[in-house]
Amino acid sequence: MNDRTEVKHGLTRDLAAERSRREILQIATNEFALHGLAGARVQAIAEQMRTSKGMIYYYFGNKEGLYLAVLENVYASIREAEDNAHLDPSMPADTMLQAYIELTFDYHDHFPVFSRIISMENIHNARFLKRSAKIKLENLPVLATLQRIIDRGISSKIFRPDVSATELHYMISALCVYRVSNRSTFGAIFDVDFEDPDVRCQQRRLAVDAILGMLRRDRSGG
Amino acid sequence: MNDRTEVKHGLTRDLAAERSRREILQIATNEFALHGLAGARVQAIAEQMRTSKGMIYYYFGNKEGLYLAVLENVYASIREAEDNAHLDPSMPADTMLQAYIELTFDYHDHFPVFSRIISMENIHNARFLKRSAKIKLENLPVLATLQRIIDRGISSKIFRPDVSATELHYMISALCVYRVSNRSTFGAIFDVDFEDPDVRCQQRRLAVDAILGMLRRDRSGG
DNA sequence: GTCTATAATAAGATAGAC
DNA sequence: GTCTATCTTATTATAGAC
Repeated sequence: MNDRTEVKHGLTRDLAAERSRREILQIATNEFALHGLAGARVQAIAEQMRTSKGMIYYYFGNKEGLYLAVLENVYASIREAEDNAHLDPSMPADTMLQAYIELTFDYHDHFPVFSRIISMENIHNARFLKRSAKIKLENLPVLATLQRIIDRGISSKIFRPDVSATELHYMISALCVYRVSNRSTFGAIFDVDFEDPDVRCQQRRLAVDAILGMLRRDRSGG
Repeated sequence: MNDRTEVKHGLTRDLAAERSRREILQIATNEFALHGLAGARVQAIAEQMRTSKGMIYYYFGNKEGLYLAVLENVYASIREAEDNAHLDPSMPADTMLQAYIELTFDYHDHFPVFSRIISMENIHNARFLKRSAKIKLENLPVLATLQRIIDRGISSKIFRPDVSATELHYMISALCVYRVSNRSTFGAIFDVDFEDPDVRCQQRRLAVDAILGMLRRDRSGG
């Protein structure tokens, strides 16, 4: 049908063009986060920017190409935030982990768009994500970071030894992502204002307590 | 524009009609769970059943009316499952809570459609849910159940006293819903098979450990 | 590289027979 | 209450000028 799905990434693309491309990506991210892949309107994206609809097709081929670019961009930005997190290696393992959890919590709290795009991608059974080797590679380093923390905790006998880095990452993600991706329904049913600083602070504390409570070795019961 | 949005709920509607209506609802639930509100096709729903597209409009007015009916139906069914959970009031609070968490975990594990529909509704900022007083009313009893467990745990001095029923419900939901709603992306990136019984079992155990660990009063640290 | 106009099509919704 | 055929609109995508 259409063999221009692949975007021309010319080496001579100038700054104005690059800026145009970034502007489209920025606005498209919002549009997709608000309405989903099917619900997003290419027209609506064009209307929010200086350039016209034709440009979107020029740069990204089609709507799905644009969506994939948005997805990759969004994953790249969370990776960037993680790189900027400098965890002091002299801290005890539980303090380090607490810092890591709070950092993750704050990231999702500040960039709700991320969680929404991920929600969308899950509705599509990760069809687009699977197409991108880039995303997978970018995400793996998180596990190494967590593994270091776990190892320290195990050797200092404060963490139980049977929780893997992947499992830990899964638990932290659950507690940090859910409150962003599902805040509208939960908030509406139970009258909780997730923007309220007190609510946010308590949820942050509970996330830390739950993860540390799960990992702690010395249970009074057993 | 169109004042037939409200569906005629005639008192004389016979069984065949009721069955028709249920069939539409069933198939529509799947279609919306798979493709979202905008992505779902009324046509596709009609093709999967005996009756035709006209019937959908006859019973539900329009696509959004159908979606709202699906949403209410889905919330009603989780409520039903909770009603069928008979928690033995003679158990200690932590055992009771563990049973409750496992029940919730298993429910979401068995009916992934529920989590997906909720995800969709969050993409729409709970616009449809807010329209339904029914859903809100049906959900509130959960809090009473949890409050009873918390009270028992506090009076027997095994739970900390500063976690509300709403907060507890929020934490349990996060750990049970996330693994269903976000399994595609997490699974694809970190090569985790959420259908694997061992994985499922470990995640279930970790959810219980995290919630109980969070609530436990007697911290070795403080 | 950017715009305007338009083609092609898909999808929600309805009309009207039975 | 149910079916077939059709209307209408909105949206993706493209063609072609500058």
